[in-house]
Amino acid sequence: MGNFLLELHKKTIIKFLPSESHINTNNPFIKIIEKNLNNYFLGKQKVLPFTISPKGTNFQKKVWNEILAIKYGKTKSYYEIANILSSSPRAVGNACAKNPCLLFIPCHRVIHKNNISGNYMMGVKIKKKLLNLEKDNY
DNA sequence: GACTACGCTATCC
DNA sequence: GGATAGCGTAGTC
Repeated sequence: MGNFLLELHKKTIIKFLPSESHINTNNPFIKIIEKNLNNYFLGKQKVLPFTISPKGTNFQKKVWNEILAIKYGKTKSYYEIANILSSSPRAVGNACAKNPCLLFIPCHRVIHKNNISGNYMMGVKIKKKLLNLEKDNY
């Protein structure tokens, strides 16, 4: 696992929980998350088997639902999701930016209409690496 | 009303 | 043909 993935791994756990200070590494729940993330980054695991209930507006929840439906190794454009929800790509991007659970809601699978990767909370480089990781193990 | 993780079009080179 | 700028759009804060 490269440095960028280690960084994302750590940040994802931080993002998933209220704050870094609350992380108790002896907590069995944290250990399960870590194990799943490790397997995911190694390409051994394609699904993160957690039920999440992120807080957000109705529109954001709809967008996140559509993102959750995108399968491993596949991508969808902001435009397509906007069409499904009868909205605009700008609004979809907005909802993606508010995604509270990186990886658990795979917003890295949402790209521009013309196949450009688009923006990402952790940086475009990490988004591209994630897409390549999934592509390689698809 | 300002901001935004987009898309389309016109314009310039 | 490509790069860029400007504007429309829809949702959030």
